[in-house]
Amino acid sequence: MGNGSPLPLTPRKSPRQGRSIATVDAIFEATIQVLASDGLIRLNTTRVARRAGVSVGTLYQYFANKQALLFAVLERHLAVLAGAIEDACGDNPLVMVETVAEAVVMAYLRAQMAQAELSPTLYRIALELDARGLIDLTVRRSARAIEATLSSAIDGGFADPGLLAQTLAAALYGTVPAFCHRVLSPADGIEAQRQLTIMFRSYLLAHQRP
Amino acid sequence: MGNGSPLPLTPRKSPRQGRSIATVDAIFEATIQVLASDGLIRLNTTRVARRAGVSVGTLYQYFANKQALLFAVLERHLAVLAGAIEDACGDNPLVMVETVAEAVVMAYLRAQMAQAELSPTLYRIALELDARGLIDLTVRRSARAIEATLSSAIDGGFADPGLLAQTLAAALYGTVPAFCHRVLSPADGIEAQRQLTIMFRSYLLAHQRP
Amino acid sequence: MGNGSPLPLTPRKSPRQGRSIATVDAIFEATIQVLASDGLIRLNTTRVARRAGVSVGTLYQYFANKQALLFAVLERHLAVLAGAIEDACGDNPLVMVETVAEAVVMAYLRAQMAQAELSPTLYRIALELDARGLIDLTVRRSARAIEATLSSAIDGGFADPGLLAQTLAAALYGTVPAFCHRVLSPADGIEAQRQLTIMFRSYLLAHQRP
Amino acid sequence: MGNGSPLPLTPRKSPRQGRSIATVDAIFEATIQVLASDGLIRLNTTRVARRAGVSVGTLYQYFANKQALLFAVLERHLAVLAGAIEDACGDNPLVMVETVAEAVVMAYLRAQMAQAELSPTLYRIALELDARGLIDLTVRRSARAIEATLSSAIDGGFADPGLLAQTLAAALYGTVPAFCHRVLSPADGIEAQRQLTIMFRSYLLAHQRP
DNA sequence: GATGAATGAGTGTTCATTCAT
DNA sequence: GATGAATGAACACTCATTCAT
Repeated sequence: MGNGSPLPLTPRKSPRQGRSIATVDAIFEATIQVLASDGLIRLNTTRVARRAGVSVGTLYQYFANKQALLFAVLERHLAVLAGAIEDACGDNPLVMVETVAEAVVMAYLRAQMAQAELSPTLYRIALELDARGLIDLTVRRSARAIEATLSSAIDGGFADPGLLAQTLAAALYGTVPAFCHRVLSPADGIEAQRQLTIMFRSYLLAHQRP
Repeated sequence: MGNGSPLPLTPRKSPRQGRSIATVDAIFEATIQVLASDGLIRLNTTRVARRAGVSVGTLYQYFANKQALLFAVLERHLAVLAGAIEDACGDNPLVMVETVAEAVVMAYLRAQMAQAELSPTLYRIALELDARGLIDLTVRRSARAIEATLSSAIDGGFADPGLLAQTLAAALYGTVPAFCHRVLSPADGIEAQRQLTIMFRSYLLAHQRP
Repeated sequence: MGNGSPLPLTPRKSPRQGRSIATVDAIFEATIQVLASDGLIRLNTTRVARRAGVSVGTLYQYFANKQALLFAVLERHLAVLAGAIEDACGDNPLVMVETVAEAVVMAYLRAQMAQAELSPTLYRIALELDARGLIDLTVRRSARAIEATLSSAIDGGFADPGLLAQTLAAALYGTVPAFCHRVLSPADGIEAQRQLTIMFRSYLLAHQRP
Repeated sequence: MGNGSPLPLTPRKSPRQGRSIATVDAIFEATIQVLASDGLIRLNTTRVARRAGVSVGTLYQYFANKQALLFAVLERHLAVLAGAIEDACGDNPLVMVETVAEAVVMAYLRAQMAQAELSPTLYRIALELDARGLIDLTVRRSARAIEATLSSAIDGGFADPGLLAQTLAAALYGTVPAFCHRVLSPADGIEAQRQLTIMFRSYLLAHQRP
């Protein structure tokens, strides 16, 4: 791989033309498929290109290197998660604090489960690429959404909603994947969701009381 | 790397003689140093051996694989964490539930911080090696210790202390590393510890009330 | 080497384009040269590639393994031998039994001598790769050709031409290389050929008489 | 391996003392066992030493090289073969030419079959070590024995018994192993023996007639 | 004499990346 | 723009051999 040097994080060309967009999408899709079926270790640019039905050369026309490709995939995944949380928060303005926790946990879990196969691999990519910056950005983005909801909660009155939101977001992005690894049966998944909801709700209430 | 096949998880020979023990220790230490200074990607057996002041051959005399070596390092790290939690729990029998959360979080965080540099890398190793089994074992081991403490708590009376312990352990092993990534200043670390403690304590109390 | 697993016996891609064909040929030629000049033990993929004027990577683009490469060379050699025998048999339908032996021996010997330098090494490859199957196939192929000629011989009348053909083919592929080792001067070669011819002819006549 | 340099062909010390002899024998036996069970490729000095119940160091006390060890094993095997032929020839002075062929073929085949498992491997060793000299010596030794018998045959009268003996010996050492590879059922073995005997006998008679 | 820990050169193989066509 | 053949640095791992104990 050879990381360490400055990363070009975005596709080389903004693909405006239809053919380009289709190609880029095919490459994205192929990457995810290879990741799911062969694993990160066996993912290599040739394989991705073949699965995408293009040549390696073409792949390199759109992504400066393997890193950039993986980074882009991670970016997409995190955007989906953050979007899910924002949707959950946006849908419920003026809610009771009681329900915030549940809504957020559910939204995140649902989004994760949708790509359950991929999620651990993506976390590995995040570490491999040292993509803390990207993750931090996403966590902060989610934290902002949560903070807004907390602030507008009917029975809010938190001293420092920002801190709470940060804590929750970090716990979410950190804990849930850990739970995902472990979850096998749907029953376990439901129980996990219940416990996480309880934990988050009681955390919020603890801060609310004073 | 070449994964997929059964892993020999233990050193090839039980190093009884003094020279052997010293060699194995040197290799362990070198692995951690290389991990910290060069990162997992740039870690290769030659480099580890050189840093340990031995030859590659010697390294392979004690570890069947690169995988086995990394696995062993991970094993050690997790053992330290689990030990820290057990100590914290064992030290405080008959405590108030209030203090359990704090003790556990503090113990874990302190142990993690001691190898802060290493921790993210070790989690990556865990994924790379698909060492879920090992992690699960460790989480369960910690859960058992926590459960014991919860059960013997003066003001306990939990319906299902096992479930609580499991949740806490999973959240601990999942969340704290996520926090570690983010923590830079000691001040942040202290704040993180405070919030986690609050979260865990309120989670326990929530279950206790009914 | 690392044998034991299923062998991919054919080049990875069917080299249709001119450049590819040239490359594959160069690799073949280089393998033979290295085999002749350095011996099997010192043959390694790097050396072959260098001698072929290509990079190792290119070599591995056309041959999955070192094994596959050697196997292909052996395949070629055996095909030449079998072809020589078939030609000799096909050229002489309706011959006297007397001349069959001579024709076959001469054809085989000439083909062997053409690659005299290589022949012992190739037999070693055969053992190294456990290519008995391939050799058996070749021997059988030659036996079929000999049998056909024996059956169509004017003064034939053999009870079991198949058995005779098998014996001759086996003796040929087994004995001649043994002779080749020993042969140094052309004079010796001629004498060897004479004696082998006599042996084969008298063997055939012995079966014919009854 | 690194061949090409002058070979020390004999054990370093002439093992006179009982313990030494036992050790050398154990190493010999171990070598053959490893050869049979693991194959030449996986034979390495450590494994041999372990199987022999001694340390590598000890092995190297008696054999200068891996080569020397293998060479010694080959030497033993060939000595057994040559001995068998000499016995067969010596047992039958003043025989009919008719029976010489049969006796020789039978003797050789019997000796080969006794170590059938090993024989192909040994031929590979011969090539690996470039032990033509040793084989030539053995073939000549057998040729001498055969020549003596031919000369003393009642109905002999060969023009050049030496040439005949050479041819037979070469055919024997060359062909029989080739047959051995192919032979599976005892029935096949018997048929092979019959055909070889016929071939050799008719060859001798062909030379006798004029 | 015996031991076995240590050595390190050597080899097969992979794969990100380039560039002539 | 697209192709895919070619590159070659990099790495995991083996094993004959030595030598301090």
